[in-house]
Amino acid sequence: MISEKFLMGRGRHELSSEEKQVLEDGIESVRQVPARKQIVRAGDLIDTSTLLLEGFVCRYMDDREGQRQLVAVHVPGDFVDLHAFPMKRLDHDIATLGPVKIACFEHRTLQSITERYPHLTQKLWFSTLLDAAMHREWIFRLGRLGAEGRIAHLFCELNARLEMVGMAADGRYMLPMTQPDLAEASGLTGVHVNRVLRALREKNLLTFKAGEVNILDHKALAAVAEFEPQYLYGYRGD
Amino acid sequence: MISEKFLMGRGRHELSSEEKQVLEDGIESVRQVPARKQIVRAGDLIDTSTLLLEGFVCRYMDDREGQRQLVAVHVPGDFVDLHAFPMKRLDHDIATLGPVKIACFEHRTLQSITERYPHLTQKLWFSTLLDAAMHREWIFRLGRLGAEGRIAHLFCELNARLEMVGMAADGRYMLPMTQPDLAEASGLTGVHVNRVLRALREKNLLTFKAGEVNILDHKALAAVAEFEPQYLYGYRGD
DNA sequence: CGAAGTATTGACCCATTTCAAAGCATGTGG
DNA sequence: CCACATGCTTTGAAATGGGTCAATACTTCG
Repeated sequence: MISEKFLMGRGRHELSSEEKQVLEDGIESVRQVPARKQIVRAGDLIDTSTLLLEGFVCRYMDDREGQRQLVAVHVPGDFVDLHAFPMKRLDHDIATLGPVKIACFEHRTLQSITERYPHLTQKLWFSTLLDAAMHREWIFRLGRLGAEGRIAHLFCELNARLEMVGMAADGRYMLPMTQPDLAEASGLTGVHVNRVLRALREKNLLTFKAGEVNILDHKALAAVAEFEPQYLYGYRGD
Repeated sequence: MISEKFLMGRGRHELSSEEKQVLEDGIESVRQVPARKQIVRAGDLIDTSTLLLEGFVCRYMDDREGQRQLVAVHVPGDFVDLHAFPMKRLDHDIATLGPVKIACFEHRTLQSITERYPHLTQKLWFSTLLDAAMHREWIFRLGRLGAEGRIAHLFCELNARLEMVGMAADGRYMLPMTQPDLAEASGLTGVHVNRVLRALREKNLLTFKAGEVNILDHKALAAVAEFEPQYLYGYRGD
């Protein structure tokens, strides 16, 4: 089954096997996309939403000088732009980080699902609300934390989410992001991210090398990050 | 009709008169709440969602030292915590800014609405997605703009949203927020907000005095803010 | 091997914070 | 109606976190 991870990182609401089947049948196509490719452009009319099967994608907005601000990072199981279904066009771009495999759903398929399965609809709605909750946490992260906290928080969040889909264990996971990427996700410069990573390394909290994250002291890292995972609804880690 | 502003700031989807009636009938009670009162506490189980009829409320999260970060400001017509319906508990607090009038909807009422009116459900879903779009814009605001841009952006956004519900005209509107409140919404200190407001005043872009905002040069202000209102879906101002 | 992206480091600069103090409203209880 | 408390606004001076600029290494890959 293609959809083993469907919404798996999406907390409280497990899908019933009927619901999984409905979604599985709704897949219009499965595609591979190489790394660093734009998938959706802000403002375009869209009639398809994509579920991420393998790999990582990000959503971002550009400032006037073309500098990116990431607004979300997605992991396998996430319905990346389900919100395009009610919204029809997006206010941001979407691009792959590493190479990915995605499943495409046409909006008319989703339309008929929402008309026939209100219970599943509510789970889909919930999934988009979880994205909003993560957005809020990012607002907090950028508004109230210093550079170390911001980076630490990002790594804590990804650790939690990847654990939920079985892609992280013991604080170790692969993440195809560069230091400038981390900067774009954290409202910092690449140079400063480098210094922050060194500081975290020297405190024996975490290493990040060649796309591999290794959290050495989760408790201390979470303290620096003021990380409290309730906002992920359903994550059961410490 | 109590609900004249229902989702009015919520863009593209005008409600049909039948839908307005369904919502109107769903109101369980209407309450007045004084200024600076907490309405919802993070983590509590909720069985009611509130629609804002008059006044302003904010949503926020506390950091470890109890400092607030606002994650949203709501204006009349907004369904403040509709997301509590699918989510059941919230990851943030909600409080009034000035005195407000709110309408309460029990979740079992909303449940039956979603089962009977898929089309209306989609509009409600859309409304929560608009909040997410505003969250994303705030992430951008905090991550990529300096202090002047952040404050300018906030005033531009509120101007646009209040215009949509007929509460702003010619760049003038009332806003029951203090300078420390603006700081909490912008990831700044109160002291610095004061200096930024002076700078904006001295550039003849905007005045803010005694809760009254007066945008003097909207175009220049929007430039400072890098404000592009597409993310509000349906705002037709410049 | 060379090219291009990525990581690292140093020195200097500036935006914003922090700390401190004073001035203004506003409201409350005596 | 005054006295005092409380919270908001304003300003100054000093400290600092993070940015900018610039140069050098390290990878990876064609």
